[in-house]
Amino acid sequence: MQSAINLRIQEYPSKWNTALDNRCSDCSRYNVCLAQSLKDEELVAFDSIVKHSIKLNRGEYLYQAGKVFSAIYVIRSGSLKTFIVDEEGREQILGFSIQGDIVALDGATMNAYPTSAQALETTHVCEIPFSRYMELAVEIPSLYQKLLTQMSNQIQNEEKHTLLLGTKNAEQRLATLLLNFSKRYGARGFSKFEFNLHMSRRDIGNYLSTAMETVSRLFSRLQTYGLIEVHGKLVQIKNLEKLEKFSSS
Amino acid sequence: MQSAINLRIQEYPSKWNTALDNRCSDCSRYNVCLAQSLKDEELVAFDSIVKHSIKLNRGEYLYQAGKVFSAIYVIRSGSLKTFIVDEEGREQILGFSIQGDIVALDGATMNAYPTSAQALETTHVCEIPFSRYMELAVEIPSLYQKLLTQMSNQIQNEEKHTLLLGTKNAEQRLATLLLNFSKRYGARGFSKFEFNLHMSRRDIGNYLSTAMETVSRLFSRLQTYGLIEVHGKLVQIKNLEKLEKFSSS
DNA sequence: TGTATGAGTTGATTTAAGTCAATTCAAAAC
DNA sequence: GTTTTGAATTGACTTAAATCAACTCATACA
Repeated sequence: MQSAINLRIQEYPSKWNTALDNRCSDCSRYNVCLAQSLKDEELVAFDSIVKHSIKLNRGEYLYQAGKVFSAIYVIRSGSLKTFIVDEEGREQILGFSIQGDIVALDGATMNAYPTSAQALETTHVCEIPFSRYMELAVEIPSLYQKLLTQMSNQIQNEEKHTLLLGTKNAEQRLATLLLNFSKRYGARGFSKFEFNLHMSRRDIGNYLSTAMETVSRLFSRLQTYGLIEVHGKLVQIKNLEKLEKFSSS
Repeated sequence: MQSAINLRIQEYPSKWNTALDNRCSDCSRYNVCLAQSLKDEELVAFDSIVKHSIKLNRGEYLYQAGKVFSAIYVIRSGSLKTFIVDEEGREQILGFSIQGDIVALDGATMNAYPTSAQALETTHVCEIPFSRYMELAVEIPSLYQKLLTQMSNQIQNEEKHTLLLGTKNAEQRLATLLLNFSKRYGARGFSKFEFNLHMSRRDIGNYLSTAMETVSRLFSRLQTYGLIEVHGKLVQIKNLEKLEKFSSS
């Protein structure tokens, strides 16, 4: 099994990143991607439109607000922040995306990207050209379904974030963010109890609508409560249950 | 033309509401609906799956969080608030929907409605059963396109709201809300300068993440600035340009 | 290897908006 | 037409979190 994968990588070398699988059928994130549960021949067709393993360094943009919309992206590894900028140039972070997340769905009105996405660390993504996806969807209607489901999920996530901002105080907001990452990393086979937050304290604050200083203070406070331990970007959750209770008032 | 419409209403009487057109082809909101720009025969098929003119009285629910998702809705007249409820039962209003708006798109993951919608006044809607819509979309792929566009727009609207909450103070948030209604009413052929806000001050506050009392104070303040005039639910915009400048700091 | 620069922390102070409370207003309900 | 009830307004006071400021810590780069 392992050798078969390696063989395939040999067969299809990539100028982008040879360290990662370069076919959907071999991809370890397959089960969370838009390629999920396609029949063999459908997967081949899907695979053929996807540009695998685009690599971004920290700070590089995946797409930028105002540029012509052309593709959506699946994150294979690493992380991104997505954000919108207002008339005065103020940035509002909308989300942090990790492995398995799909981004740029808000651009699917087919005009320009309304938001931007920037890598928080070295990040690998697959690019799915949107018009080709839609052409393929005419043949494989389940692709429409998957896309609708993804978009609906995206709406639900934004709604939950609005709920968070609207009903919880700064302490609970930070706790909820930590639990959210814990859950998402857990669901992807990583530890629920220990992970790195690659974004800055300023970014966390921006996302949670609190000042950077407040975020810093709250990390300390949650630590003194014995709920977490923080060492720079590394967060350890010491008491998941208590943190959960704490997060919901 | 007018008489033809009347004739059709005679031919197809509705137990829901005979005062409104009961066919998409006759509907005055046709240009903003999902039925928009369908070919004649497609429109007939679309029309046949739609339940026209469901009437809601003030306070009645169109759909409720937790109930099985079955349909999306187009608002023909009146207005709704959509909201989500947290673990503690606190309500967070996500949006106010008026004529031409499509609601319940966040339910399209095909499970349960994640949010609820409640009428703010006597409101008429068209119900589009989702599974039938998806069946029809296999025949008419442009229906998928329209739905994707609507969902993408919805995501963009939520993003703008997050931007609003994250970057603006209470004064600017209220001003932005008023401008948003002005714009939407204007786009629908109503006055940009005078309209009723059918929701309570508490609802406005909830939506803008400010206390009801603050909303009340801010209405007074905007009035003393000469930007608006308020008489209960009626709002008149006295200086649109200044209000716009004001709203973006 | 030292130094510079930005990220993060912690403390002191301010402030925007929340809460509490007292009235006023409006529209249902009788 | 009067009464009742909740919605809205306005004022007084409080507070959570912002801002301002000083300092420490990392890491990047010369």
